[in-house]
Amino acid sequence: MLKHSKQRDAILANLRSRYDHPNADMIFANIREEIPNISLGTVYRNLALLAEMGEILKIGPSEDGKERYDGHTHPHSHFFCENCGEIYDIGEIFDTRNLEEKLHICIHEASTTLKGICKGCLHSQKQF
Amino acid sequence: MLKHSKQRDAILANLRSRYDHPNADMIFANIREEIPNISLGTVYRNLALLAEMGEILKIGPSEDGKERYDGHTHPHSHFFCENCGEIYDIGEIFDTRNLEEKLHICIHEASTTLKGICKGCLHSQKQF
DNA sequence: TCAATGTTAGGAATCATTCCTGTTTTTATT
DNA sequence: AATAAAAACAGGAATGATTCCTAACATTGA
Repeated sequence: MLKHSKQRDAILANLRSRYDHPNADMIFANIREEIPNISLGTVYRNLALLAEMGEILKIGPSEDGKERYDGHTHPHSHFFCENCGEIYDIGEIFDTRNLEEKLHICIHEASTTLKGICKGCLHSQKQF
Repeated sequence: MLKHSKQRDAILANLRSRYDHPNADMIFANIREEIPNISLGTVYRNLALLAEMGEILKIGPSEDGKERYDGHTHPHSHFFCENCGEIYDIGEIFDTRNLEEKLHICIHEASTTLKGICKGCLHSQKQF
């Protein structure tokens, strides 16, 4: 069981309260407003610990090469729009249970990353 | 259209001929046996170009933090065994076309990474 | 064959992330 | 609330995969 600390609690609360998919820097910048002397290393360490505990998700690096995090751990996939850069949540798109039985494997973690053009961008005048 | 070079051709041929999921270093080490003076930078540059052209796939970093590549581009997903470290190919596990229509998006790239314990490891005596 | 353009080797630079060290905070126990 | 042990912290240095740079070399099309 993880101990509590002001810093760790703030990081988790921040991720839980938002619905985007920030990277370590973005979280660092936000937490700094409440805890001005928090260090970037602390943010990284706690993101790693929280992900390991299953409290949050690492959703893999975006185009910019930086790891992204998600405070909402129910099973879902992510869609990265290559035009506007937005990351969207989409529901479960396959049946994990079914797959485990069919392949005789045990799945601990499943992450699907889709890349393409989102609805909004498709409806703009631009061609893709 | 990409020009040909001994180095680029060797990298593509190497990836096409193998069925594992090597990282840049592993490819570098192999190609070096044929072309001893190839440089690591050349390997990286060509992997990036080949992936951009759709000739090969980047399948996302493994546990060791290194990007992996796949010379076989038909749509399929990957399963990483957390015990033995093996990466397995598994077929398509969801219907991309269906998803595009349902969500009104255009999908250029889809990659699913599953992590867990493979069949072989599950059948060993160890508990997971 | 030649010029234009693309590609290479080698090494330096980048930069997200991890590691290290001495200090501070939290927690569990009186 | 005092205390000791364990965990967490700040700050900065180190790491290391990947990218960038430049001068030399190779490929292509005419």
